Amino acid sequence: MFRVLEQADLPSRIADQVLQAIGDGLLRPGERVTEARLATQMGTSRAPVREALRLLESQGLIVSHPRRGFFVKSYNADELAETYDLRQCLELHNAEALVTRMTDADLQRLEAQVELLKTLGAEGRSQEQVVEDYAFHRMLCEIGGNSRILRLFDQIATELRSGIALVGRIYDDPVELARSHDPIIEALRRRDATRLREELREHLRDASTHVIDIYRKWPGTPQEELPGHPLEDGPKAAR
Amino acid sequence: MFRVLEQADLPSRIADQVLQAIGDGLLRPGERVTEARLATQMGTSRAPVREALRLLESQGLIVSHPRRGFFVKSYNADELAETYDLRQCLELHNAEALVTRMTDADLQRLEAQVELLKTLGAEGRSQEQVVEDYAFHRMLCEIGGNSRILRLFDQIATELRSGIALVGRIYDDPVELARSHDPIIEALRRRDATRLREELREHLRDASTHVIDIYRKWPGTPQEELPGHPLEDGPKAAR
DNA sequence: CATTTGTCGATTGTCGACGATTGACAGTGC
DNA sequence: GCACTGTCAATCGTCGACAATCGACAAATG
Repeated sequence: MFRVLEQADLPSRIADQVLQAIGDGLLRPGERVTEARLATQMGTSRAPVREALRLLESQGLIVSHPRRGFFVKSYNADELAETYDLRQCLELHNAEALVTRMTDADLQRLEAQVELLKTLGAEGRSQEQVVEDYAFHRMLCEIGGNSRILRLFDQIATELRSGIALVGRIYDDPVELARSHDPIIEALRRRDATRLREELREHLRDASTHVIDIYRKWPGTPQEELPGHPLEDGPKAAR
Repeated sequence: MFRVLEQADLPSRIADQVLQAIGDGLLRPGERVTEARLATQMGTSRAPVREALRLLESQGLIVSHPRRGFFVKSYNADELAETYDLRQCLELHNAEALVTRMTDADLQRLEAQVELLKTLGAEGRSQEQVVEDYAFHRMLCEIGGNSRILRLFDQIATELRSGIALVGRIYDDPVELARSHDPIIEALRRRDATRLREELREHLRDASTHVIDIYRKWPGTPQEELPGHPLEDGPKAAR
């Protein structure tokens, strides 16, 4: 029996392209994205491009000003902090369901994942480490069992990763990052929800303050508008 | 100073119409929504209709199967439970920031809102009570200060309200519902975050179990919208 | 009679085009 | 020189049209 191999539809593929372009820094925050140009680049008409951009907009990676066009979302440090806050909200809540639903097999997979993090850290492959770090936390959400929360986590992860792509290297010490997951594993082994929450809280607090600090120091994103547009607000009488 | 009165763009207006149609029960869960029909009803072309439906899809009220079309999202009890779980996640997390950021004026507004709930309950206007109930919880999120969480709450509220619209009457006793907010207010007065979390947890647990119970009993939306073909408009002209 | 195949109607995905609106720029008057 | 105004290019929002695809139904096949 042959499965209908789901070839992604056009808008999704375009969205992936844009996503990758953002991740690779080809499209910088605040930069304008014109439908027509993207359409010709993709070799399609504007219709699917529009859908792709709207999709990304719903995921928070693109913003659109009515009758002005689409722009790559630029985060300031405050917005980033809010997103991290939401992430913490989800993960801490998830911790409760996690300890009750987690099987021994799950635990083993999680342990293996942390080992992977350590290996990548030791080898200095921090780019991949970031990806696998998110994969670890995604596992936690997955085991938690609320598919809705999982979907939201995915969305947030995409945003944060795109935000992080800007600052390049994220953590000073990849080995330290990997090791910071140990207490989480330990709490999981004991199936101690309270402990787990505490460890996660600390873990996420460290990560967020770190990234946000870099973001504040790096003034690369506050106001960067090229195509001769006061992007922030059209209303000229903004006083 | 004249404000640029934001006349909503076409897709948003169409989305509102669809939203209202769902809320009024004109569009039932699982029902198909064809672009062309909606377009002619709205007197527009299919393009803005498509955008509107995609918008609603991103908000979870519409689902689309590629090359099959759009359908009104039908919840089963499990999905509803997941959404309530997420809502609890947000509100409990928000409680922490809430007690530290809330001003006395905020508290007064909240108290007034509960009074309104009681009035509406006593007069049996439960439809409006539901709206004002959400407004109360929205205030909590607003005061909490995380705009991202607030946006998410709005989205969830829309979904839940549309899901609730199905079951019609929600609470057996509107007066009891209004009164169930008193402990929350009390915890807020004391600015006791722990207590507030506990009260909110109980409050939300009651609400969710209640609604979900009704949902389970009411087989109005049994299971999967079937792929087959809910083509009901069919004056089937056999040839 | 059960199963497969072919055809048809209905609907979506995509396209190119047109009008409308925005911001930029030059010209005018003071 | 500065503010205002009219024009212009760029781009978005919307439209109607076409081909591709899906489900339903009937005919064909064993």
